[in-house]
Amino acid sequence: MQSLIEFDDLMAVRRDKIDALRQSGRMPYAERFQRSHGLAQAKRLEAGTKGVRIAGRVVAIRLFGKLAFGKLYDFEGEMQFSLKKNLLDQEFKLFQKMVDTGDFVGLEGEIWVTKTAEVTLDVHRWTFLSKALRPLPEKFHGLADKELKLRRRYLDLISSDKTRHIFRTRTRIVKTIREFLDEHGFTEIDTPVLSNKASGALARPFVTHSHALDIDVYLRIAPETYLKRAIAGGFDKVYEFARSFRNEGVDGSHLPDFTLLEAYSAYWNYLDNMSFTEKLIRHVLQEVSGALSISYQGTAISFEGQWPAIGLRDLILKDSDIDIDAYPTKEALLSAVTERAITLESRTEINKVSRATLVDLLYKKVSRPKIIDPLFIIEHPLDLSPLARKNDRNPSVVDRFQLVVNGWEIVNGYSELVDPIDQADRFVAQAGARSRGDEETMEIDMDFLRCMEYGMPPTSGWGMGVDRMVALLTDASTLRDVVLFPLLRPE
RNA sequence: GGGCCAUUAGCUCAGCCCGGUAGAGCAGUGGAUUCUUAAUCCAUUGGCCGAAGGUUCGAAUCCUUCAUGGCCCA
Repeated sequence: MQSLIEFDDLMAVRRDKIDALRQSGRMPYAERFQRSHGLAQAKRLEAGTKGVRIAGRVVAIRLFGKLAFGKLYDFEGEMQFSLKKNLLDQEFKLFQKMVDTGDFVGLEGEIWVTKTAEVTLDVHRWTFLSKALRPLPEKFHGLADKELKLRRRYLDLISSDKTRHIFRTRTRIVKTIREFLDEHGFTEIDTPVLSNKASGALARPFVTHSHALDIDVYLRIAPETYLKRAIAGGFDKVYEFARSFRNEGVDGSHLPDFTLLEAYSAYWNYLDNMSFTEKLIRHVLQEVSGALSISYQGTAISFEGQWPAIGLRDLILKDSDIDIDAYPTKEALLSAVTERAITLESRTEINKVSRATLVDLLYKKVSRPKIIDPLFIIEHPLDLSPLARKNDRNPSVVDRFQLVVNGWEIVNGYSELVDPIDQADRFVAQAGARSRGDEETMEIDMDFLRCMEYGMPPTSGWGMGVDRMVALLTDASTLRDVVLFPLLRPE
């Protein structure tokens, strides 16, 4: 039978070994292996411990005439093993001839300590668990090709401690956050990924098609409106680690699918959420990094002390000398921007965007990149936040905050809009802006509005870019480095 | 969208400037070796030089286009 596999020379050598093993009655692919210890555990055993059974991938072999050392790898650690010819005879020769780096083996033996004080398993019996066809990456440099590291992440994991550390840390961060939320009375729920409306954020969605219903459906861009429906339904505090999808630029700081954690608490306002955010992030830092100061790509970032809060207007005034309140129309604001030779970056044509979007673009240009240590930005313009509650004293701004660290928006939260009449007006305003060509707007969601019409408690909600948080805490230079299998063009 | 860089053996990289039979280390294969851990030593196999065109007697090398990835800018 013709094989799908194209065997090059190196693979052919291994295939021939597999054939030889089968012919000698040995199974190159075992069904199971009963381990007595993981590698990290086994390494802590006393010298002289017998009957230790370990398994893993062989990542190094050093053969001497009558003695061999090798290294076994599993996700928790590595451990040296030894084989002695005078003990094993034929089994020693078989190992010598047939085992390649990359193979999985099961070993049984006794713990001893070498002259160089390395805890080692002296193998009394061994068995193939799974034979590798392809050679592992170069043992010293590992995988250096960035593209290969992403496309064949399994190899990157095998050969890079740093990569393993990043993904272990990612899991710890998520677990720490989940435990913190659970301890504070939040309930984890699941909401739909496929839906009829891409709402809850300002972003272009992925569209797909349901054959059964014969309708186009959208991959969610945020779980927000569903989590709020849950609050309306009586959940007191909810959260979701929501894989979300945005059909936009893909680069080091944007992924097409990413993990957005959102949490909602009835009866809180955005100020409650700001202090909760501070507590949560401090807790995560302590648990994961053991300190409140971190170094990110050579930049020191301090999460100590109370994090300052500043209004968006004051922030922009400080950084660009433009008082946005002095320019009530978008034309006036745009000319103020142009006068100062500030070039704004926008997907939509700059003269089509609304005044609020203009403010946002201005902030992103003049202020956001300068922010290193955590800073809360508050008092955002109304039009930018169609789901946020108006401020009682100043109805042109909303009760909203963004936490910015290292120029990244890590958390975005607000007092939720629960007034259905106001919500309806906001949707209409969004639709108007959209019809004028501003793509940074939200679609009308009638069921969400109806839900609000049935009544919703005062609520504050909040979202965190988990991938960014992980990148910060693992000193990863791009978001792709903190996602196991990021989307790339097909090979 | 614009600019720059990379792509050579399974992996890590030289070679490109100045065109003349494609190199090293690791991995593999054969041999030696009972304390190595990037083991060492001897020998040896392995290449459509990202793809397609062009210039040239001759192209990994010079030119053009394309592909993939990266970095920077707007």
